[in-house]
Amino acid sequence: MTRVLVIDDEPSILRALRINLTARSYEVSTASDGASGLAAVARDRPDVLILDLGLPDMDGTDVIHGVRGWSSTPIIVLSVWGQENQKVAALDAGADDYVTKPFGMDELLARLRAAVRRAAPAPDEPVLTTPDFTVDLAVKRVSRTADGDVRLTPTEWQLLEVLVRNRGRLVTQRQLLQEVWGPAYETESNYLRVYIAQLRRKLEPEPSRPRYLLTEPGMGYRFQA
Amino acid sequence: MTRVLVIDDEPSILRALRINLTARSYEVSTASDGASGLAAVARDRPDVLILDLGLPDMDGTDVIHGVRGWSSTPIIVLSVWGQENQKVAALDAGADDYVTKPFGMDELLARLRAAVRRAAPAPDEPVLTTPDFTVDLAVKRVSRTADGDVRLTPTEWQLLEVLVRNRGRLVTQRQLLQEVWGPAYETESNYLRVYIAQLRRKLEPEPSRPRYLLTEPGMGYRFQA
DNA sequence: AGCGATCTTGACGGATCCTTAACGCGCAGC
DNA sequence: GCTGCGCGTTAAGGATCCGTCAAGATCGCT
Repeated sequence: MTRVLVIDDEPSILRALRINLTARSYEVSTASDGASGLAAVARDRPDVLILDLGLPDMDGTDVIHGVRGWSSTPIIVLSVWGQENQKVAALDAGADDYVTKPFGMDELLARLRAAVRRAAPAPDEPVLTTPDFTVDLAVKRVSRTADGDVRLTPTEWQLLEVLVRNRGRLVTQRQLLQEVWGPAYETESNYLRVYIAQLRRKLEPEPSRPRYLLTEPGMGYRFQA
Repeated sequence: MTRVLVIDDEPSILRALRINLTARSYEVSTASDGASGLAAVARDRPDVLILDLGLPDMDGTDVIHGVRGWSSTPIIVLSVWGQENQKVAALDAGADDYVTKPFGMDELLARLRAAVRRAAPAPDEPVLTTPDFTVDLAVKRVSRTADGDVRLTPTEWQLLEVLVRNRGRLVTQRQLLQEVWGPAYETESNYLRVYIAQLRRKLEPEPSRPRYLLTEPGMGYRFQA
């Protein structure tokens, strides 16, 4: 049975979705703000996520980022009509689809089916361990085995997250810039050089001789596991 | 570069999309009815498909079915506002997203990025193994079974990629030059000689007596599996 | 308003890579 | 044997890319 998590602060919408989804034999759980929503995602591991952007406690794109850091669960965003740039921001943050309120229930259900259908069956392992340090994507924490926890800035963390999620694979500069800074920064390869250096300084046992954060000249970077 | 195929019968939309997509460095091809659209999908193998449902010759859902029969290329559907059941039908037929006209270009571009981002990795055989080395196209890595990984420059990698994708087949010099260096370099067969030699030096057990990267005099090269 | 942390931006030396030209070799035609 | 052509090989320059540093600019918090 497909499990759906709905994150919305309006009781009426929550109720309507619960009724309709349950009737189609989905398994529904709910949360009414961003923080408890993120906790619920980590706890329940739903197959698909319906997220209202108008949450009281945090910005919607931050919720998306929080999920996308370690999970590829499909995310369908709900929001009021007309916020074009908000729409773009949500999709670029990693949302899979965007439905404007008021919405037709049939359309939402169809988009739900489409999202579940194409969902990647890859259940990512949210924690990675090397001889020198450990990265936990779900909790957003990295600690070196020798000394204790390592403090990363938000940008550093995002960059590391993308590389670790694609561990072993070569990640293009374009892709890194796009996922961390946004599609408008595709050519600012300067940023990459600066932040890769900072990550190496904080993680590598020998920053000048990188063992994990490898650079492939002219192409991009690779996290070697 | 991401290749987009637009199937639409309205010249104005075709033109607007072509301009905007080209400006974002997408590679755009177009078709103006369903039949030629399906042919174009089979021929061009686009990375993503933008499909108008109001085509003159056939029903939109039939086009979707025609594509989904053999390809999982993401499909973004365009249509006029208000046809709720059509929307549901298109999504259930296998479309990935649905945008109503008139649409904001920024939104469409964002949905395009989202569709490409979550696209399933190519169903091609992404890894090729020979007695002497292994080429993994998905991860962009090649390693010799005797010694460890081999470092390839961007150009070397591109060239090898084209040859491996067409393994067993003869690839024309023209085609190689065009795919690696661009259409303006079709006559610079010098480059090929230089880079084929470099690949042989890095991959062949006996670079002077090639076993995998074969020369077809006067024609081109062939990767022998 | 002030302060610290973080992000952006520019500049530089050094490493890497691409381009280009030259030369040798084998082969076919004259 | 001579010549022209295509291919393999090599090496040198010039362009590009990368790592590094540090000085503003910006942000968040008190």
